[in-house]
Amino acid sequence: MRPYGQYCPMAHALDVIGDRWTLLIIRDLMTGTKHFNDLERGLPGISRALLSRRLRQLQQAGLVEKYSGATTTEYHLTQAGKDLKKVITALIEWGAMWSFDEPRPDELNPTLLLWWMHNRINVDKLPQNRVTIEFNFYGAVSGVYWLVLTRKGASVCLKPPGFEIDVIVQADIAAFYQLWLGRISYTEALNEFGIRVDGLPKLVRTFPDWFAWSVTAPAVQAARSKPTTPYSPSGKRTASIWIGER
Amino acid sequence: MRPYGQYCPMAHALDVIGDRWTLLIIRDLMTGTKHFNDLERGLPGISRALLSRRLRQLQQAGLVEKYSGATTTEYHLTQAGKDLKKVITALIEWGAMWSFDEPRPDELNPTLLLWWMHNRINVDKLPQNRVTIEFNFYGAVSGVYWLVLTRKGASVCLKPPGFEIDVIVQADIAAFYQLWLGRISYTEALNEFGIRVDGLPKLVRTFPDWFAWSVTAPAVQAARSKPTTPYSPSGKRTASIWIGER
DNA sequence: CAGTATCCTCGAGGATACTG
DNA sequence: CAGTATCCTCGAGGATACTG
Repeated sequence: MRPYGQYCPMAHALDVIGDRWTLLIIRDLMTGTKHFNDLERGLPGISRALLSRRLRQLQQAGLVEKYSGATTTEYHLTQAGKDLKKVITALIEWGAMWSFDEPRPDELNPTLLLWWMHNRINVDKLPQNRVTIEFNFYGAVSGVYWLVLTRKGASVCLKPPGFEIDVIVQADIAAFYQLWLGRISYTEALNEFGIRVDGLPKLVRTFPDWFAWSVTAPAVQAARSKPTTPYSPSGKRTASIWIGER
Repeated sequence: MRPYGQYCPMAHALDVIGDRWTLLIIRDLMTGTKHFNDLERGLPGISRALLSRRLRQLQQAGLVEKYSGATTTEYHLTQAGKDLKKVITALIEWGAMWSFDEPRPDELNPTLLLWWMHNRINVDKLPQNRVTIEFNFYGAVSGVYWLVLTRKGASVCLKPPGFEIDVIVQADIAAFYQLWLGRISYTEALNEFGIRVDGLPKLVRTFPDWFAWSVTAPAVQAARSKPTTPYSPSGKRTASIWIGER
């Protein structure tokens, strides 16, 4: 994107972070993603070539540092990158308030949802032993997926992981998405949206604590309780035309 | 810009306001610009066709309302648009902190600077009678411009306005830009950057109060007093390469 | 003053194949 | 695992001319 060429702090900020994907990459780095392939997985639709280019631009701009080890490569935010927290928070709050309705079917991506979940595990709330969760999604998109959680790490499986299933979750994919993002509460999910969590009672009881849920959930919950009618992106509105004197 | 297709408040926010120019347009509307031609003047480089398109998109997204009167047309932010204030403030603060060095010569646009100034007049601090200010800019860009201020309004002139000159300002254009944006203080401007303001003592004394200065000045001043070394966009830095164990 | 219509360019980024 | 190289497409937006 060509710079605006304006000597103005906001125009300069947008020259650095205004490119497509850039802020989403920074948000992922801010929430702990470090590896190239993990960034790619969290940003469906970006090409590897473009991700690579954006990371290079962010390094040149001084927002990201690349650490190349013998076996792995890590990307970290610099202080300048971390300082974008306020911008990102403000964007999330605005989006939660004014541009966050029910999901459209094409926005429902079970693999991405599971990928998000595996990044937000409350390790100290997990049972001592490994738990294997099977997700049966139905609705706009359906499919079966697995999450294997241990205190050492979490992994997403697209095929049966071969372990005994400890917990089975059956959920409308749209409802589970909204639960993850804080648009509906866990209680509402069970009672009004038909989400079922089955397994040993002790596991079922602690299940919701295993996850830290989405970083955006607090903002989405806050927006929900505000009085203003949120803007609905589905209902196109025509321009208000006002004629006469003020 | 194609939507990201992610059910996530931040991605949705960027789908609405992530297009080039969009946030700059909203910032101008937020600081009081209402008319199409005034928006165009404040956004050098945008084409009228593109400005027209962006305003239409913003109306459809519910951030802007268009009021067509008999003789004039006005664009106003809706509540959704006004709620972007936190995003814009955060961007200005980040830009002031991390991406705001000395101006590049091609960023110095005297007409734009005068246009900004004429939008930020402290009407109640003006003398009773009309004042005409002549600006003699030199340095990277030079030229003579006039500002005519009355309690009824302000206007920028590119030719002598025909009134007697009350105040003459002589300034390096880069220095005056930095003064306007809060990067140097008025005292520094006079004592260290050679800016001269001449005229009747009473006028010269009150001159700095006639203007509200840039909206970004407080953020720029705050960034100046922070300890962190701001990122310098002029000095390209190579990626930090780190080898070995963590 | 406040735009629209039409044509055209060029560069962002996708697709594909390849590499240490 | 972490990318790069090459080719190609298509759409954002500029240029120009026009309008109520």
